[in-house]
Amino acid sequence: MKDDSPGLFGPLPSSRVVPVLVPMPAPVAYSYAVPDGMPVEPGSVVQVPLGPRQVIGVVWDGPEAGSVDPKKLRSITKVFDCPPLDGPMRTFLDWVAAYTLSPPGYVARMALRAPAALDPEPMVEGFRFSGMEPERMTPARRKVLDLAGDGLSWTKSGLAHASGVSTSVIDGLAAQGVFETVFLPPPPLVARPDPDFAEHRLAGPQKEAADEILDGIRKGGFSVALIDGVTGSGKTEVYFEAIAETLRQGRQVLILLPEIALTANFLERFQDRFGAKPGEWHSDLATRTREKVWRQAATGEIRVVAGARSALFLPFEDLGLIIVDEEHDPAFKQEDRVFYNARDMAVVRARIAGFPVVLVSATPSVESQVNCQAGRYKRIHLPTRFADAALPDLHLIDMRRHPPERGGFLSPLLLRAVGRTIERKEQALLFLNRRGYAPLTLCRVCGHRFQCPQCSSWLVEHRFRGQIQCHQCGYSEPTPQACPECGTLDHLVACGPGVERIAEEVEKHFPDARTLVLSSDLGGVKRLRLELEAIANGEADIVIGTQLVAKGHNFPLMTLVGIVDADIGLANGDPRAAERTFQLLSQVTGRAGRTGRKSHGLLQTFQPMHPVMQALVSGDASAFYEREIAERERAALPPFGRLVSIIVSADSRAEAETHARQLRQTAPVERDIAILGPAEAPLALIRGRHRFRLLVHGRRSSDMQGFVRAMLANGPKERRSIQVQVDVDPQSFL
DNA sequence: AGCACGCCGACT
DNA sequence: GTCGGCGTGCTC
Repeated sequence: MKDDSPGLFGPLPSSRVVPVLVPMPAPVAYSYAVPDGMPVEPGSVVQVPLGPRQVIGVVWDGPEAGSVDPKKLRSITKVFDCPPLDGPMRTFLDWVAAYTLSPPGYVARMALRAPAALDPEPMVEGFRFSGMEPERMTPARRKVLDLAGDGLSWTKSGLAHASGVSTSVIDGLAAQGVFETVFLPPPPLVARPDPDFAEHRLAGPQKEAADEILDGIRKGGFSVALIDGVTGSGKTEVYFEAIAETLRQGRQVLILLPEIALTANFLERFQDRFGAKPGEWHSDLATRTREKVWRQAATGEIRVVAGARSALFLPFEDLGLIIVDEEHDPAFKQEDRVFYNARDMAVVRARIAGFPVVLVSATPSVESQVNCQAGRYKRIHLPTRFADAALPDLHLIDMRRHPPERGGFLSPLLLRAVGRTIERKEQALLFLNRRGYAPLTLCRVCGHRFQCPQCSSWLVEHRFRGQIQCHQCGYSEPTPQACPECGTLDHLVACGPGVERIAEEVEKHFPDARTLVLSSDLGGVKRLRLELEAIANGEADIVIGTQLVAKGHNFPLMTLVGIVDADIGLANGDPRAAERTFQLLSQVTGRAGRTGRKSHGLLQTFQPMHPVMQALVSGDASAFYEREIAERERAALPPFGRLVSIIVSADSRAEAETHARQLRQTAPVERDIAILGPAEAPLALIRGRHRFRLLVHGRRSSDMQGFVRAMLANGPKERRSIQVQVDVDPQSFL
């Protein structure tokens, strides 16, 4: 009988005791006894009893946390047969936990997110030529022995396939003892990428950029480079050279991408260059595959992983380079449980382990711009588009001077441009970052506005589905005919445009054109892929799309991009609003114009003099960035502001004080600490004077956080004051 | 986080 | 009379 309870059958007093991080919000590692003879070292992945269940934990550093009641001590159940997390990895996880003020157990869990991968994959049965000739030789048997006669091991299906015979031939030979059974390590998930498979011949600025980066890689050690250049300037080719060089050094590479950019297209490009696909890591990976990727990254079989932000926590055997593509993308932020920005934490991981990082973006974040100016990051600028790709000419349409006709949202100028484009049998893209038909519905009789009963944001009409939906919480109901307030029938009026409404307007003006709406709420990934393919094949004339057209996909036949409302998002109170708008619109307009034909972008705006609009049409963003940097500095926002932590206690102020004291002692980064009681915290936040990561301490902290958030969301005028992330550049604290 | 224990309201 | 809500406490 197994008994791990303390006491009579508990661990002997002489047993070794080690700290173990368990997946629980405890502030420290727990202590466990090591059964005699169990091979356990810091970093070992183990299974331990925790309360009524068995959980996965990691043996951590340092002496045992002395003050545990020995009666409570329980024993490690088993050690998994996988490589222990190495020292730099443990330092990294500790650092992230301390910086983000997250329980270390949670951070460690992010590195162990592949439960069944912890034991080795089962061996695969294989066959090896035993040296004995079969009694009777047949043509099929001959073919098999021609291949396998050199004594190498084959899997049954592999050998059958390679020699063009059926597996029964192999079975027959095996039965006679011609083959002996051997057990082979499971085949690697992906082939080894070859750094010299199809080397691009780089020239000009690309060559210079690549040389500069290779220089850093050859020197070794930590460094950060930022490659910046417009869409199509060849950034990918440049960082592929960095990857090749790292592979030649025999080290592993991680490419971080926003999830949505992890497309088949990207993987193919990688394969074209390196002759094999990289390992993939993202949220909707099949469990089995996920486990394999985890393990093979840990054992070093996989040399390159391309992954979304969580791939940063994979336990590579010998990581030598991280690429962060689309470095500015907000998708690198995780905003639940452990709050982190994978771009910044990648820099930290590289610093700790001593290898280079390459950040890549056509529209770098303000933080990275500042780091370049400060000399912390090396800026590598790629000035031109190469080959036949030409950026579209961008022009503004001043909506005050060229208003749309009544009830419409497209100005005559834009409509005319669309008309000319489809006459030439080219494609036009209309971009509006708003799903549905109309963002607000109201009753013309009593003025009632349709609001979400759960979170009070406006309900968005989706005419295709006959529903009104809340984009905040997902609530939906069938579109009503009558006003629920005054009961009047057919006097509900849609206010403002969504993509569906733009499609309606387009169809009215161009009834013969083939229009297509691309929106994340219309069908799944599969449908989207088919639609993108159809567009690439010229099966649509006018595409109307939301944000999802901005990323990952190119539209080779597109020669006109119309931005329906370039001002959306400029005035939402987010200090990053202008930066985001600039980045988004740059990206959308960059989707077009790869045909070699002349292409255009038209941006409808009410604020033609706005710095974002000026930066877009002039093609020179430097003035815009200078202004953003100055604004951030003035407002003490990231990357200049000090790190502020607000401690809200769900219990008592005394408890919050204790947390603050601990924080001052243990946090790796100096920060200002404000202590607020449960009553005052929401008020302080609502006044909107601070923008900081909201930290709520105390037992029921998750409830408390929900409460504070709800207060913020419901404060009718002040919802803009919510901001739940610290983006202070960790580099400056290292 | 999970999970158990424990105490009060509406149901077979 | 019980089932089940979530408030509180505990896990080496």
